[in-house]
Amino acid sequence: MLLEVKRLTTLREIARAAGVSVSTVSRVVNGYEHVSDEVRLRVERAIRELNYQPNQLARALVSGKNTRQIGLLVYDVANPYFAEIATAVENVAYQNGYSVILCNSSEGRNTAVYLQTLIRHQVDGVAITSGEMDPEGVECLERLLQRDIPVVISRERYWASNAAMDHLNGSIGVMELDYYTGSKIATEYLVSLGHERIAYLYSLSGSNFEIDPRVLGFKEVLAKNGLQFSEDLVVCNLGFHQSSGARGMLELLSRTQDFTAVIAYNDLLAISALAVLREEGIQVPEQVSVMGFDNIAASQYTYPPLTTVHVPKSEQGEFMARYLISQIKERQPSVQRRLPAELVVRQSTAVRKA
Amino acid sequence: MLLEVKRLTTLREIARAAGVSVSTVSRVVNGYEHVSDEVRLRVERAIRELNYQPNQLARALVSGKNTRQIGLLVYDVANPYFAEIATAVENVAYQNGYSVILCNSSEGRNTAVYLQTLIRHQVDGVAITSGEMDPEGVECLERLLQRDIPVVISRERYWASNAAMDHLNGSIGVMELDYYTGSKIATEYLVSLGHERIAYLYSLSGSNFEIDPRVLGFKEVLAKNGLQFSEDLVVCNLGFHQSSGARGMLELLSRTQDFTAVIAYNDLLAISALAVLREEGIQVPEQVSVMGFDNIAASQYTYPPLTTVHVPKSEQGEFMARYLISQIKERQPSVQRRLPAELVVRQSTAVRKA
DNA sequence: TGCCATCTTGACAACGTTTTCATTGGATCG
DNA sequence: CGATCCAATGAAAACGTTGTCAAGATGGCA
Repeated sequence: MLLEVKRLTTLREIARAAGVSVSTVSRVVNGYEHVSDEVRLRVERAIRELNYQPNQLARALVSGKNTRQIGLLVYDVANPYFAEIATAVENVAYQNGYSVILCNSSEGRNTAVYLQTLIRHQVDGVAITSGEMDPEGVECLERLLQRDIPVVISRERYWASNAAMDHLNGSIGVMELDYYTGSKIATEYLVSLGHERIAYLYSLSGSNFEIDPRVLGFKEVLAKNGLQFSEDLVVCNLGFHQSSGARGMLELLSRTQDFTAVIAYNDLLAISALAVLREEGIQVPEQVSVMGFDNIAASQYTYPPLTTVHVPKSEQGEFMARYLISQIKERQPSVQRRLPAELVVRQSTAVRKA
Repeated sequence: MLLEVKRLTTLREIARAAGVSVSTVSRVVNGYEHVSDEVRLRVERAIRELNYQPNQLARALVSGKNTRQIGLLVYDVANPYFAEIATAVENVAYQNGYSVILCNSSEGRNTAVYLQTLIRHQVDGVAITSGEMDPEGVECLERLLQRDIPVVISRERYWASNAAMDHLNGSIGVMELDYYTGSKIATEYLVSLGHERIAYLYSLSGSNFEIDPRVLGFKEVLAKNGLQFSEDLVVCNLGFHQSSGARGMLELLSRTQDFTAVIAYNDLLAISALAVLREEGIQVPEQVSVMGFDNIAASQYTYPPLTTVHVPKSEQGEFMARYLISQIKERQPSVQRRLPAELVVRQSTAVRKA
């Protein structure tokens, strides 16, 4: 029964074909020395003729690592932001002979479950971009680190919940995104255009709104400029779908029209918010300015082209993949890298009309 | 040296902790019968306490399959079309306890190389959406099938190059997309609106343009309506990036303004083409109608909302994943499924003005 | 009481590698 | 010419499972 499955050519078969021992074939495959040219050639021919490919599983089993797979945890690849990161990670991984296991943590799934799976698959490294991490998830990270499997995470600077992983700071790679500063710059820009009543379309829950660094940056700038923060201009709990922005905008408009600018949690939301404003006959940017976050590819083709805060996505993915691969090769002190967020002014924002 | 890596808890350790043999633990783990309640409890406790997780690699090594991984070959996850498919595949896979290895075949990479990697990783199944398949790739597919690893592929109906894999038709799952009919419907719609000079922004090469089913459908409808196909309204070789549509539109406009409608290879191109038209002060749909393909999420939020041909993406991904998983469970006759393409009329198309 | 059937358990080979150790044979050197 | 060394090779253990087989224990039945 065990033999019913057709299997790949094995070292043993090559050995038999070439009339040598398994060890010798292994030596040839791995390019070790101490093999005579004559034998090497014979073995190489057999390998070619029988189309031998080393069994990665067996290799990894004996070495306890080297599956040549890395896990990538994103919130949702259908979201262009994560898609771009995923592309970059896959790209670097591929170039270094690694495969990427894709994990979509949205759909209300437990990060821990995914990490468990990755541990079971004995991945050589794990990259995480999905932000929030439940306590069980953190436990899994600890287990990974105990087993000396490198972990890299990208997160927002100043998030209070980062504290849950503070004790890991020295052991994991960190890619820190400065949404806080980005948000301040963006808000300052809007304020400089004369906007005073700025609405916020927010993806997460209200309780997150209270502690979100980008919101803190927003409020801070308002305060500094003597502007009042208005609770009623905030729509929370919208989620991350493209439609979330439209829903949020409708909700906002149903409450009030007393605002001259809107900040969306990200470009995806901003884009659909733009559509709603248009349908409602509200001119952007003449009547309302719209600001996004992330600067996804699509946002330069919206109407009007979207003003937004650029967040480096490819760089993020590349950094994470490179970090993992270098750590896999040789464990080094962990690295913390911070990427800035920059304002990209396009045409969805303008001076407030009197 | 072999023991330097920290390893996961093993069956043996559980066995020792529970004072039973490895076989018994294995029986408990796999829920087999013939284990006394007392022993079962003892073992289960040890498993919990030592946080045992079965080593997938070892399992797969002995069974020659059951890595519980499937490979997904897409052209580019950063493209929303593929991202949506990938999400659906990952979703179904996850629900069935499978992990997804993501392979991005764009960037001029050889499909065969990816397939080789997947073979080496001994995936339990392979889903392919990246269309074109080089001869070496086909060879890899054959090798997969020989080893009884299910393969499912999604492709366009009537593509001539499908012939290269005709001999596999009975052995692989096929998800066939009817761009041909979709294109006919779309073109008929434009013609019915009075359009006679219809431009085409085409991603692939000119030689592909000659044999592409959707182009054939386009030409067929033109001919049927006594309209002439104009070579000079076709821009080829644009690629699949979001910017491709803008580039194509600029190229087209630099040649002529004598057209009243544009069909783009897909929505991504259509969206950036819209932006260029806007910049050039050309009204859509009053002066020029724009038609896309695929109906990605973004296209309902463009300005104006994009008329397009809906292609089922989630269904595609779900079908592929489900097919693979059912075939992994028990090999059955392969399935061919055809999904229709449907016209979605929004506001980027209108009756041609006199 | 004795025998057979059934339930419970353990020993062991196998999966395809890598790696350590042992063996061979020829070359080198005094 | 004998001792020594090293290159070339092979044998075998180990990685963590699964599955087969055999053995021991238990209970039912005649």
